[in-house]
Amino acid sequence: MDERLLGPPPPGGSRGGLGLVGGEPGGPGEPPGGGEPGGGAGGVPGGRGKQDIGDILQQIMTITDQSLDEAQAKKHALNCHRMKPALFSVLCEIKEKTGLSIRSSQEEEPVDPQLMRLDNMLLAEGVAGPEKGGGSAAAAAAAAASGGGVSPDNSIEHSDYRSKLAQIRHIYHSELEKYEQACNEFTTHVMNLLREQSRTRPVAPKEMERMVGIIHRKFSAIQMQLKQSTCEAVMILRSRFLDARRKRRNFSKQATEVLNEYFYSHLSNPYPSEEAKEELAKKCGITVSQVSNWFGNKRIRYKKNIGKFQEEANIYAVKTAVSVTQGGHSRASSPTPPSSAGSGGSFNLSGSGDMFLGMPGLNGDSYPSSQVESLRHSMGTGGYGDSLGGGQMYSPREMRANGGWQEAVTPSSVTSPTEGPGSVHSDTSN
DNA sequence: GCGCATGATTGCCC
DNA sequence: GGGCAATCATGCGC
Repeated sequence: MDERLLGPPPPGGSRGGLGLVGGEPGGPGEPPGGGEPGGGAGGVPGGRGKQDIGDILQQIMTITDQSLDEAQAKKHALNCHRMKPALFSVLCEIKEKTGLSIRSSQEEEPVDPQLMRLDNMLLAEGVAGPEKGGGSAAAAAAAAASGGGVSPDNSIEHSDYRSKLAQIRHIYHSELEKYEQACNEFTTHVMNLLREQSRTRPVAPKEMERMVGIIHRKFSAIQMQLKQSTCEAVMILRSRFLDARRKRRNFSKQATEVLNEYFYSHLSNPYPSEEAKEELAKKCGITVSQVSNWFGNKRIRYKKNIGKFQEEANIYAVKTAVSVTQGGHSRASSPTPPSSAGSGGSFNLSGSGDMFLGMPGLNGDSYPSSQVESLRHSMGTGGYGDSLGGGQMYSPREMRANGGWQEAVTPSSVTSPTEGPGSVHSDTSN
């Protein structure tokens, strides 16, 4: 029998295991002169030994029926009984055997995959494990995953994310510390209890280890809940962060300028090709779909309220004119060759720009945008069609859309106060 | 706080 | 699949 299986030596008794059945003569727990000559392993005469053990068991069974004093006296007598160490050993052996079957099903349980996942996630998020910048890597990854344009307040959002993550990390570690402290305290308490109990019942060191293991498993379960909650908090934070990234952000002024310039310089056909969209997206630091959205919104809103956009159109017409006069036929700001303005030298664009801005027009206000637009129109659909880039700008569908677009956006030009309906000459005349 | 501007989404059409 | 139109949701200036 494994020597370790025996608990602390029973008070007043030797711990000799089965081999010491009968006790050591003169041992500390032996009644004076209680040692039996010839006693030892297997040295107990069958009848006498059985009777002794039977006596002990009988006394144990009846001890609860006795008064405290009687029981105390009986307990002392039992502790001093010559057969007590043998009985203690046998009980240890039985406990060990029964314990093995329990242990085999308990101790070899595999590492919980759920716990592994939680641990991995907490490590990846920078919550568990060594401090690594408060999850800045995670924040950066989240930002990268969100895609979209470059936001100037990225750093603000990142620091916000980091500080929140740091809070979670702090709470997680303080809670973890509390749990560990509680676990240690409880373990110590149980160990003390077991040591105390080992004075009256056999408690093997392995049993203590097992008990410690059970306690640790219980606390691990609690820790798992903590980890789960922490993971959930991180996920919520992360999703909020990503949601924030998804939130609508106005494009930068420069991006809007680039888009507007393209829009107004292609007013006759504001349907950029895929290549043009990509180039615009690159130029503006936004996605192609954002470019598509922008043009979609712009077309509709322009069409709905042309008057409102006239001034804007004028501004960009001037810009275009300036860039044309400065750069000749080249277009610095447009990703694709211009479909209209700037490509021809038959009229003074800078002058036309000024005229658009100051021209009294439709509704008694002004109608310059219609002029700009019809100018583009005439240029785009007229003798400057070659500069549209051929297939780049026009697709069959776009042609259809373009038709609708022209109809919708050219009313002022065709109803120009100075010219008859359908006139596109007003543009060129300007 | 309100109203307007504007980017995004959705449903529909072709 | 791209575009249109309506709508939503948010940003921003007042």
